[in-house]
Amino acid sequence: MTSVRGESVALRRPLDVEELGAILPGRRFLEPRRRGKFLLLDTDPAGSLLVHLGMSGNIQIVPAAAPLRAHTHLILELDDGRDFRFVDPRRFGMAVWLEPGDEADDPSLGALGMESLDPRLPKVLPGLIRRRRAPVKSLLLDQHLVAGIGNIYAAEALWRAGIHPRRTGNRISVARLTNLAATLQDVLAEAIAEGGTTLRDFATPDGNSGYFAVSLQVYGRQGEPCVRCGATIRAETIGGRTTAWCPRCQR
DNA sequence: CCAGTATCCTGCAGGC
DNA sequence: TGCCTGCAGGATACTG
Repeated sequence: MTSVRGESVALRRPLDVEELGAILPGRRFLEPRRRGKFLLLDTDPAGSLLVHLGMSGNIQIVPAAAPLRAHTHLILELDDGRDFRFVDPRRFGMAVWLEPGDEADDPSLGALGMESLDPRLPKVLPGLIRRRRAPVKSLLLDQHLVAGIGNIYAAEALWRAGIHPRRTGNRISVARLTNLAATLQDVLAEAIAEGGTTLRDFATPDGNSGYFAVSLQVYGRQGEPCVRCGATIRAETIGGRTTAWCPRCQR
């Protein structure tokens, strides 16, 4: 890429456009990697742009002449005439530079748990959850235990596994937790295949809503009938996050 | 160490 | 119609 523009702004971690402008020009982007909800954009010479999209963040690869969207914080001009643009209205995201070797002890990456799609998860999850006394819903969202699960998919997986979100980790059998892990991986795989979930108030760059609402069985369905048993879906705050569940078929 | 809460931010929905 | 309030999400600082 050739040059960097933008405005240093307070994101989850400070965006330093000046630093990126001194480092990135002349580098080539390689295959991107993912770790939990973090994106690692590796470059040559070695180093990585660590990106998190928060909840409203968005990466656009568009012709340089494309109209600028509001809250575009960072623009990287690519060699092919297109822009890489990082847009994040709510500023819960980040884009920071990592030197080679900084990855292991980076404050964001260093303590992340096992990948949510790791095939070993069903074996490992019971050991992680059963020693804890917090609600299982909160534990699923803890990125230090398992990396990559968000609020929507935690609710969906618990519904599908028939586990009450307030049930504490130490009161769930190994068998049920093994099943929860496998179920969670099914939910994630299906969501990825459908293009993910976009919140009501945000659309994908190509104009599609990307909204996965059709496939959501409990999230956002409070007051509506459970599609499995017909009981009315409830919602309450658990660990600071709105959580929907079926009071009849989740125990 | 662990559990629980507050905080950052903007856009939208709902109430009046 | 238009203002105002509350809520949503993820990571992390902070409190007990």
